[in-house]
Amino acid sequence: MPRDGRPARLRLQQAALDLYTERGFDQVTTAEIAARAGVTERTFYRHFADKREVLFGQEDFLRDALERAVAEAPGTLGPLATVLWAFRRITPLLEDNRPLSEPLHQLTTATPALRERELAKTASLACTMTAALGRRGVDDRCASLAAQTALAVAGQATHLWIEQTARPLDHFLAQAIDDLNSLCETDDLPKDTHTSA
Amino acid sequence: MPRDGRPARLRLQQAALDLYTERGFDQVTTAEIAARAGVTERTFYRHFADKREVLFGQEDFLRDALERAVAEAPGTLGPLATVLWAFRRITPLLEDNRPLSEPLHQLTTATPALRERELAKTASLACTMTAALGRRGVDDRCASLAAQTALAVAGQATHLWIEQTARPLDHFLAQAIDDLNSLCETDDLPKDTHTSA
DNA sequence: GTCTATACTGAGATAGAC
DNA sequence: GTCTATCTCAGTATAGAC
Repeated sequence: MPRDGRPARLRLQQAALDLYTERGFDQVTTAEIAARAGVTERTFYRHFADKREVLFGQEDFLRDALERAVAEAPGTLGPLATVLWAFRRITPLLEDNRPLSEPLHQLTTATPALRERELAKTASLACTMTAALGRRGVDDRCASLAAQTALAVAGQATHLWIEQTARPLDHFLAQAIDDLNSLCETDDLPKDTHTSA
Repeated sequence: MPRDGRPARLRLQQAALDLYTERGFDQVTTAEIAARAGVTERTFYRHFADKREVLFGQEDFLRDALERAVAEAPGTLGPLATVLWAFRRITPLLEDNRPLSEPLHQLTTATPALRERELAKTASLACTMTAALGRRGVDDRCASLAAQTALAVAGQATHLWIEQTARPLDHFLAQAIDDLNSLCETDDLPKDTHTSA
């Protein structure tokens, strides 16, 4: 049984990313991934719940960083601004990760099954942000809405950042925040349309 | 092979919802669903791409209604207000659908695989709304952001509406819109942080 | 309508770290 | 001794090819 330097988990992730990229997600079997990583198929499933999960291993890291950043944000900021501040804080991590996230983005946009999993990860991240805002005293409903809105902004920025090579992520983030501002300012949302609960 | 009044597609949907609810999504096979509906397993897969899709058959109907509502919204409304206006317009449809959406909500919250599919459906709906806003002259970036924000608001309202039996959907929708208003008003988002592209 | 590849699961065994 | 990581074997059900 081959046992090179990197742990099996990491070898599996690398093998999966390579094979999926070379041949397409559907044209790769979990057995092949395991073989290339030098382990059995069963070992693949001990590390990852399914064939998709192997691509989303570093998400936990970013989530922890974001959670910490929310806790460290200035107390003067509102809920929405807090999450956006946290996101801007961790852009360096994302910039470092770009070599990985770029091929990953190609895969997820090309494969509906992977897009689904990515959306689930984002939703889970929104829950984490909601809880983190809750710890700052924000009430549940606003926390949830702020987390989702902020993630929509961040997601839009990240999307443009991946597709256009030239500018840094922070540029698109600032741009998306401006977009949100203009939306909220110009939009005449109905107010006091119900008697308060 | 039994051939009662309702078409096979509808019988399959009903059988799936019942069986999933009785025993849990994972404990039901597609063969069982087909058997209860009086068709072969092959027929199941002719109507639905996979085991999850059978639960999301009426989504297309709502999407079309929403798309039409966006087109009919007053031209004075901003992008965000347009989608929210459209959503408020179709609440009667959702109220009628409540007997179905309630057990469906139980299932999707209990089953990660179904939650994933639901998120994918919502994302697809956001794309449709983005395109509909685009047809009204809204630029792509703002349209996408407005669609996603509006769907977050609508999703939050729908969630609370399902969990609390007492009040109509429109109440929670108005409440969520108020929440968004307070978020955008109190939050001091950074402005003009970048030179315009 | 039939056949089949393969994603995924379960129970149990082995081997090394501590 | 326990714990964790890995392998072996055998099976089921989904989903797609023919």
